[in-house]
Amino acid sequence: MNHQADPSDNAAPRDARERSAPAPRLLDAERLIEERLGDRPLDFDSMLAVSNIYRAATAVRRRAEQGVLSELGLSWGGFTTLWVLWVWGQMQTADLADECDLSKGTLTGVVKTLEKRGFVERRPVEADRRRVTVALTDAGVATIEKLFPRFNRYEGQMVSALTTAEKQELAELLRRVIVTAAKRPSE
Amino acid sequence: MNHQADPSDNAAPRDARERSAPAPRLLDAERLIEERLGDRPLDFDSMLAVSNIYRAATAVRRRAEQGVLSELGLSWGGFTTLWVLWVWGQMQTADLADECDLSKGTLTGVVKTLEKRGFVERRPVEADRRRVTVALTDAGVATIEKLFPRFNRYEGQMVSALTTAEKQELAELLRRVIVTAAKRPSE
DNA sequence: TGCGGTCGGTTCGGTAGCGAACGAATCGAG
DNA sequence: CTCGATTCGTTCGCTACCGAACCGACCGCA
Repeated sequence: MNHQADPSDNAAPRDARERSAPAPRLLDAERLIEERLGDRPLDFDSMLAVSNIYRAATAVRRRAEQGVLSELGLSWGGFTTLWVLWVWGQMQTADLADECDLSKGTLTGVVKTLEKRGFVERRPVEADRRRVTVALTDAGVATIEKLFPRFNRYEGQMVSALTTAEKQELAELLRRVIVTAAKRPSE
Repeated sequence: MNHQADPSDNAAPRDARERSAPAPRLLDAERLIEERLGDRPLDFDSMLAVSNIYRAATAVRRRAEQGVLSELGLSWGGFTTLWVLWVWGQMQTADLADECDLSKGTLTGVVKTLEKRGFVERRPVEADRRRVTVALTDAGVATIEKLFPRFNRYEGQMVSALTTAEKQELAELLRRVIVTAAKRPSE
């Protein structure tokens, strides 16, 4: 036998799904998962924490790209890149990729489109001709200086359901997750 | 004048960047941002919370795709889709997309590759020939039943730096962010 | 001075992801 | 019935993103 519900006995959970608020729904899910796995011990706390991290990130990113960023045609990655260059000054590709949390290959593409839009420029390094530094153009500086305060306001809206202490708590908890997840897979 | 550092006065922050741990680095960034924006009020708490959400999500996703999921050639979205189908039973495309937090168009592609791997199948709905339901195959059921406990263990590792209470706190704070961010842009 | 190893950036092949446009199927007002 | 409006899934064009392969440039050792 397998565990797939046929159309008829599928009706029950589907109705529950469509009606109820997030919290109850997840309790339903927990019950259903336990049914399917039987006795094996599961870690629902970790599951919820991880899946909410991912859900929150995509929600936050979507809102940014459809709101503040859309007018300038910037992606999340593009904005991050501008922001990093603005804060830290010109950087060479590898460091920039690292700082933006992107692979080198991806960064090449992002920089290419930012170049097309006139926000950044590539500068050859005379001392080492393998290297290239990326820097904001004047237009890029003007753009990020105009954009960042708006973006920051938007960030405020995204976490407006939290008190200041809660924002700090959230950031700290996530920081610990980041450290764990970014560690070498040395286990 | 613009704010770009030239290569020489760029040396100082760059060195700081390369040396120090995450927390101090961000304090440096705060100082630099304030320099660039002058008197305008900024919301660093929100900024840190939001950017950590995003960083944590990509870190967590990368680890999953390079670890547990890589052996089966599943992406995060592919795994999520299998999981949802397993828990809730067969669903039609739109509901599945909604549940997986993907656009309809994206889901079509994900289902297509899952179909190629033999994990799911499309079933026409006789009552309404526009519709299609997606369901796990037997191979798909076997796969997710094998995979999910491993995935859940991996989730546990990702948040192993947190106590149970902290995991719950994290999930709850994120839940509130999700609700805010997912709301209609009605403002 | 030359040559193998390494290093930095780009390219490439692939999937993921989005919104918009599309086309077939259904529904509904008359 | 019929024809316009709606709904459902797919397709399309685009960017993002990754890892691996690649290539020119640099470096160290002889």
